[in-house]
Amino acid sequence: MIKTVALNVAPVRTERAFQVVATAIEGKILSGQWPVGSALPGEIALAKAFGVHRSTMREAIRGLEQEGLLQRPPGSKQLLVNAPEGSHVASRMTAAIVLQEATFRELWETLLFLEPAAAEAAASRATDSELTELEENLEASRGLLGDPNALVILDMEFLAIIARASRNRVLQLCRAPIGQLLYPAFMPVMQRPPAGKRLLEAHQALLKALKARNPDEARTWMYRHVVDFRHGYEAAGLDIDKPVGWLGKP
Amino acid sequence: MIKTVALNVAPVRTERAFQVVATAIEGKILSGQWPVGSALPGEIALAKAFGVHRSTMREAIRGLEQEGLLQRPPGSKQLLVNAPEGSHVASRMTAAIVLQEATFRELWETLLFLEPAAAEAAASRATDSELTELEENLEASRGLLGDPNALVILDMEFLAIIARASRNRVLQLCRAPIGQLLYPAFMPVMQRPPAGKRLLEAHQALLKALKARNPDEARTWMYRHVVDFRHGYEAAGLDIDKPVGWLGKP
DNA sequence: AATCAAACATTGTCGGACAATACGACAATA
DNA sequence: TATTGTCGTATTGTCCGACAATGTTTGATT
Repeated sequence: MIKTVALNVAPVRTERAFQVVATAIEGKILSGQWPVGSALPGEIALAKAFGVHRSTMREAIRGLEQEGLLQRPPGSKQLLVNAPEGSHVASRMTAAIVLQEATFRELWETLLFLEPAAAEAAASRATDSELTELEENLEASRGLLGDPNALVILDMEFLAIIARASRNRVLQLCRAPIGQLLYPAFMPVMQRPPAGKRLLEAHQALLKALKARNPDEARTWMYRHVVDFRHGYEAAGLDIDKPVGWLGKP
Repeated sequence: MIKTVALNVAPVRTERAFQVVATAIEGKILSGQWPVGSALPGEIALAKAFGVHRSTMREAIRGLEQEGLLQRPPGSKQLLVNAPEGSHVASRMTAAIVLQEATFRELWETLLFLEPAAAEAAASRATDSELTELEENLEASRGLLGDPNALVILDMEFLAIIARASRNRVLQLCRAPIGQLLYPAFMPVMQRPPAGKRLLEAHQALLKALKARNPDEARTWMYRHVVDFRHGYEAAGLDIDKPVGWLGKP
């Protein structure tokens, strides 16, 4: 009896032209051959160079634009090579978190380690101008103790400044989308009077630790602050194991 | 003297048709009106529904496809609503990290907090099958102590399993791209004989802690493991403050 | 009923067209 | 000289239509 071969073949995957073009451009950018900030020729020239139709080239460009690798300055036609920043990563991560129906607990747990890390690093690296920013933020919070929504916004800002002061862009990249999703959920928590006061205390202590360049204390206070979030959340009768929803324009 | 007015105006922003369509679809998906897994009508039908030309619709679709919100099963034409996963987020984050010229230190610092967090969570949540996977991985590492490249791959896998066992999808989302960028850089480190042995010890201890359901010990060992990475890196004479490069297909 | 082939539908790509608009140059004016 | 007005050009956004390649469905056949 003749045996048929065991065909160890992967399904053929013909790549689409627009995809080939897109990955080619992506490679040029990531490898540094097309440096960030430089401009690309017009669509017709690009299409001709890659040997495809302009429509096809446009489809490729759309993908890269969405990716954040290409960008047109507002009100301009010029296509520039761009280094994607937090907001780009955040939008995609937000989608992933929402659609995977991640819970508040998952967000919170992650933040529980990221934020203290940021605070610790910020303690030794924050610039004077950043400390001033924090000071101003704290001042604003004091004045708006009665306005829960404003407090949450200010808190998000406060933590974002600390993250920036950590001089760690990766850390920022990670925590930005999480914070953006998580913190708005604390609006209802802030309605309860003691919450605002505790928030203010934490900010105060944090700033003091940062000014004193004390990493340990900064980390500890940040940890407490994040833990407090959860306590407040539960005290407000909210379920931390419910999936986080989408707060877009309805 | 006549004062010129302070022009508090935002630059006009006329939204492109394809963008309007894209955000509309994104909203439908994120709000759950178009549930994950459902299929979209054909391009012509979509275009007609939105009142645009098919080319325009295709540009919108490209963006969403890149975003990971839409996807065609390989070898199919059908467009399905998709929940973007780690790989989608990772690709964008990778681009951001590389182009912002983040340093190894930034990657490492972030991981220094994320991995222990994952280990701690995994200690109480890992399933038996995951522990078995780790066991198998450890076994494989033992057998390949002489092959540095294989060891690094196995280590990435080991840590990925632990992250999965943390049952925290946000944590996974964050650490995946970082690990993917960072760990390959340790190939040269593994060339030095003691590195493999230390790696093995750490894995062994980690697995033991996970099996014992001891979160503290798991976290501690993971912390040590990550710290070790850096020591090895420096011992190999590599500069931790150099920006991370891109290791794509050249 | 299962198999295979033809008809159909959809996608990927292309060629071209046209209005809207950003850009650059040049003249007019203060 | 510096600003403003004007205009022609280049490029983009969108549209129309077409066609080959390829999934998908249907219908005939065994």
